Amino acid sequence: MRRSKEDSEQTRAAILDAAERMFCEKGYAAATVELISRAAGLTRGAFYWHFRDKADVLAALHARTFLPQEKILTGVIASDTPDPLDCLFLAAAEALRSFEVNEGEQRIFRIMSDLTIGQDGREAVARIHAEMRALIRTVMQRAEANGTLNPRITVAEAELYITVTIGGLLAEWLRSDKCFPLALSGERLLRHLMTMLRTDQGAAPRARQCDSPRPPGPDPNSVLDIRCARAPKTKQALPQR
Amino acid sequence: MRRSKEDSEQTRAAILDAAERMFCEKGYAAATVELISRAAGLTRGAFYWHFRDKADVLAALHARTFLPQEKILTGVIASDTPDPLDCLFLAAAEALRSFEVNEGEQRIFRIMSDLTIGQDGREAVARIHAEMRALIRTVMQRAEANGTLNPRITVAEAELYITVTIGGLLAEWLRSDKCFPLALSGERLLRHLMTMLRTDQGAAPRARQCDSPRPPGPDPNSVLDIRCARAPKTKQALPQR
DNA sequence: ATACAGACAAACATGAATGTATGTAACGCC
DNA sequence: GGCGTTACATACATTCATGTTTGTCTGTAT
Repeated sequence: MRRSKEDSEQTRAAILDAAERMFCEKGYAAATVELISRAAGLTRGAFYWHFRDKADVLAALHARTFLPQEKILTGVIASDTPDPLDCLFLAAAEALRSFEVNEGEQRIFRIMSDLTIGQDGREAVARIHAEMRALIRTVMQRAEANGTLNPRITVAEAELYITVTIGGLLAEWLRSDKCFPLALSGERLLRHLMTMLRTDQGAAPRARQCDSPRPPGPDPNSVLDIRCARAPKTKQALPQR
Repeated sequence: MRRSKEDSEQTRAAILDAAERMFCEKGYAAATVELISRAAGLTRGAFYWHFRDKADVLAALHARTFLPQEKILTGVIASDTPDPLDCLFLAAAEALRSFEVNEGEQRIFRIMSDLTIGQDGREAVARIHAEMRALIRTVMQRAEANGTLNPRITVAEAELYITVTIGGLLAEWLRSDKCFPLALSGERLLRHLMTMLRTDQGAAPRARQCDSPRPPGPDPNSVLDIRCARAPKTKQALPQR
């Protein structure tokens, strides 16, 4: 039995971990509070001490995973690079690498595509997704203003293509039970995509200077380490009694 | 009250329709038998007359939707065309058009990504998906043997790229609440993909005959101006029963 | 040492979903 | 025009998850 303050935080984290696993395995609706608690080596008493109900853990899970990533991604876009498309490519490749090794991210991705997570949960997911699309769109707008974007491709189109490709990669990788190297294959596909977004492929084969002009400045990868992005506890549902 | 034989089939179909809608809205686990029955304008008695339990309707739903589609797709591949990639492109474009107008397919797609559908349901989905990938792979092997596939791209890679792109398109279209023209945008993206699969884009700009062997009909791009592509949300008005 | 609050476990009450059993009206058949 | 069967509706029993309450042990402050 754990009774000290820090042990309590440990218990809370254990419940979050267990909930993440159970939500991912059984789905949100089918993951019982009893199941989660037992998976954490506890009883429902502990669960209801730390969380108000199942929706509360989901929100906590969401915050624990996405809040740090959001900050990092918005940091990526802040960098004012001369080659926005290449910057986006590097960020996406790094995101794939991170996803490939981080089982927590994988579980959250699965959980958040669950239909049973309820209205507020869905809204939270939609918000995150809209932010990511807005970020990509901003990059594309810069590329357009920059002249690096293929003039025959709309900003909206380019934004869509990137979104579709990355989302499709993650989903297919998980569904296929990780039967291909996500980062490697994804990087190749994305590189092709980026090339297409740059050059005019339709009729006029203009001067190609596609993915060579990377500035020899500080490696953008150094900023992009999303590995092990775990925030300390945030919210606490005060027990009533 | 319906008592004749054909009326019985009609109620069975009504239950299937209702289940499809409820599974899609609430998710599999949260869609109660009571809810489904009431949505069909019936009671649970009718439900348990026609189906053993909830898993049974899911299986029936699965069969009703995928069995016909499988036949069509395998028919597509049966045709021995000199240009497999173009054949695949046409089939994919047709699939996108069908998906865009067929709400049943859309619902099934959502339902089958639900985590709570249970082990056998997931296996069924995996089977379908594996078959589709095998089909695409066959086409790619033909293209490779044919010489139309870019020699710098593996068959497995090409198969993956197509799968990822189509899956990503469908998922993103549904998630974004259909805020872009699926068939049009998808067709453009797929066309780019196919071009990439044909020509050697990496370094050696060999003789490009990429997307030229297209019959001199109307320019496909003329139809495809999606600049500022935002479609009005087509909300459905589902008739009761 | 004692008292109090924090951190849980265990028991309880409630509601909801499930499956089954029973009732019943219409259909098809001779 | 009785009769068995079909196609449901209704009623019931049971299981099961949830949320709450109560009990209990343990750190910690005084």
